[in-house]
Order: sequence, then C-alpha cells, then structure tokens
Amino acid sequence: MKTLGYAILSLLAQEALSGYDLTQRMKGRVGNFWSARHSQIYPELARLEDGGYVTHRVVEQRERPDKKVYEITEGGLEALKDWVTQPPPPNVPRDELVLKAYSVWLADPEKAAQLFREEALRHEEQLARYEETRAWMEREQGENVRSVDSPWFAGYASLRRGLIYERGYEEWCRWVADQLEKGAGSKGEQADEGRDFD
Amino acid sequence: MKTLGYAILSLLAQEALSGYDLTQRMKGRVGNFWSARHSQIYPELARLEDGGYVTHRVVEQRERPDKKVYEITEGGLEALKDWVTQPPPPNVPRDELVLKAYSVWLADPEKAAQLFREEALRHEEQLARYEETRAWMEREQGENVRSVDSPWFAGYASLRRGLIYERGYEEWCRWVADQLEKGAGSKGEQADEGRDFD
DNA sequence: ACCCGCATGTAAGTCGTTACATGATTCT
DNA sequence: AGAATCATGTAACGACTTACATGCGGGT
Repeated sequence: MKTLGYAILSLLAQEALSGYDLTQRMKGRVGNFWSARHSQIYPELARLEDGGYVTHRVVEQRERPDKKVYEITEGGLEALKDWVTQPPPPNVPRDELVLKAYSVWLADPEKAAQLFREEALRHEEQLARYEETRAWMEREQGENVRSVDSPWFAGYASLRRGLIYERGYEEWCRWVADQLEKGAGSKGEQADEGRDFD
Repeated sequence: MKTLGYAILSLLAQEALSGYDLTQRMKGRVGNFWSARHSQIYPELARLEDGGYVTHRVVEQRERPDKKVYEITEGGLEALKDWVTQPPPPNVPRDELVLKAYSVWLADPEKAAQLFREEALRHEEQLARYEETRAWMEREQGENVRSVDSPWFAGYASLRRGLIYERGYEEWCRWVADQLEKGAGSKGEQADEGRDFD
C-alpha cells in the first residue's frame, strides 16, 4: 500500500468519515505534512475497500446529498499499526525558496530581501495558527496530550513538528533578508559586527 | 519553464558543466533541497537548449568518453535572475515520519521510540556533515561568504537552511522519543515534571 | 573476465494536480 | 435566479522514479 492509503487509515482510525470529510481533513492537521485532493482520495478509498482495509455504509441525509461513511476494519488497523513503526524511506525535501536562495547572488539585494521578508511573514502567520491550536490543545486536552496512547498526544506531536519547522523557516528567512539588506548599496562590503549563529 | 530548469541554470550560472556533472551536483549542495536523476536532467538540458537558455560544445577526452559541456547564455542568465525574486508557489511539505507520528498512539511505545531515536541519529549525522561544510566555508571563504553578490554567500545561505532544518528535525525526533519512553510501561501515566517548549 | 566510473540517452510506470462532469440543497 | 456548500466520481496531463539500453577505459 502507498503512503496515501496510510494517511487515510490514520484519519479513519480516529473516526468514521466520508470521502468528503477526508478531503477537508487533508487540508488541516494531517495535511500540514501530507495533503491530497478529492480526486486522489475517492479512488484510493475504493482500493482500500478492495483490500479489506475499510468498509463503507451509505448514510441517507435529508437536506444533504447521501454520503458513504467509511470505517476502518480490523485488518486495516493491523496494517496501520505495522506501518507506524516501520522506518520510512529517506525523505529529500524539495523547497523552491532554498533553490532561489542558492541563486540569490545574481539578484538585486533589495528586491530579494523583500521576497524573504514576505516569506518570513507567511511562516510567522502559520506559526501563529499552530500556536493557537497548541494553546487550545493544552488548555482543553492537557491530560490526553500527555498520554502516549491517546490520539491527542499523536496530534500534538505532529503539531510540534509544524511549530519547530515554521520557527526555523521564519528565522532563516529573516537572516537571509538581514544579510541582503546589510550588504545592499555598497559593493562587496563586509560585516564588522554580526557574529551570528552560535 | 519549470523548477528543474531553474535548478540546472542555478548550477550553470556558476560554471559550465556536463549532464553527468550536473547529475552529481544534484545529489549534493543544491540537491539537499532539490534533487534530480540523470533521466530527468538530460531531456531538460535539451529543452533548455531549445529555448536558448543554454548552449553546449562537445569536449573530446582521451581515456574518457566525450562529453557535452553546457554553458548558460545571456538569455538564460536573465531568465534566472527574474525567477530568483519571484515569489514561489506555496509549499506543502510531505513528510511520512510526521504522518507516522500522527498514528503513533496505536503503536507499541518502545518500538516507536526506537524508530524516532534512529531518525534522530540520521538527522544528527546530516547535521554534522552540514556543520563540517559550514566550518570549511567560513575558514576558506570567510570574505566571500559575507558578500551578497558572491555565489559563496548564496551557497552558505542555503546551507544554513539545511542546518536549521536538521537541528529542528533532530530536536523533534528526540522529544517524541522521550515522551514515548516516559509514557511507556505504565498505562495512562502522566508527567509531573517535563515543562517543555516555552 | 568482470566490475566500476564516466557518459548519455529512452521507456515504462507511479503519484499527484488540474480540469471535466454531475447533482442536491441552502443562502442571498 | 445564482452562488455556495455538500457530495462523488473520471480524464488528461505533468513531474518524477525505476528500469532499460549502450559503450569506453581502467583497475582487480
């Protein structure tokens, strides 16, 4: 099974969901480090059902179209459990901004600094959203968040990765922007201060 | 043009290279946040040449097969410069380990802790490699590294992203592993100490 | 003789995105 | 009447990976 399948099972392990619900979740918590569109989700659900990992029942709704609610099976849960502790294949992150940084020596420093300041803002905003979620989790789910066998702990753990990631990203963007602004204007001018990063 | 094209131009902006050379570079410095195989590189070079971004000349070698050495053109350099300061499309990082963390409540805590310790080691090692490169850069290229119009500065900047990324990743892995070990053995047991992350 | 590094390509297959397609119900 | 949300699918296309394919020269 591919990773998308496990991503879906991860969500279904917590609650029964329709394809539509799953699509919404894939923009949220899980989606911060794994996203998918409905055009991927529906066929994958069919494959999962084929493999016996999930089952569905049709729920009729007044005032809404009918929906198929998927539930994880015993087999699905077993497969998921096994997968969790298997070492993942090495991950080479792709990041276009870092690639741009690699060619930033060619650019106008002021324009480039602006780009990195804007990106810093993006990540600051995302960080703020994460912090809010974190505060809410600790306030409302403080005990669950510390129980390693609770889904809250797991959600909190992946959220933490987001926090660290965004912090680091923002810090980096600002550092690049600072350097570009320091060095702008006067050609080849060096730092007399600026002992950083230690 | 797609990102891969700019990745190649980024390297050719610093020196003329063959497809084979580019393939090697794509596992190295640039490759830490953008990688490609030779099967992608050769066709892309042909497209770049078609678009007038690069030219090649055949270099005959004794004791080695002949090679095509590619050089960036004026047009290629302009395109690259323009691209550098354009805001990149939003980047949703995919990370299977974070996904595993999201389902870690289902797993055996000891086994999971082991997984995260192993991953922490991976990132510690990568961090050490980056630190080595950084030390070398600062020792041998101290002045260039601080000149925003030098390729060394650009290389240093992207390296810094790697350093921050790996530090954050390692820290996160260890935190997850610690939590799992703390909570292992006694069911639903909580933290009395462990005020962390503030 | 065989494998490794240099060197350059093509083909098949997988994964993901964008676009196409349909239809109900609620809100403005 | 028209847009927005809920709801489920398929088709076409693009990017990337793995595998196929070839050939020279040097080291073991």
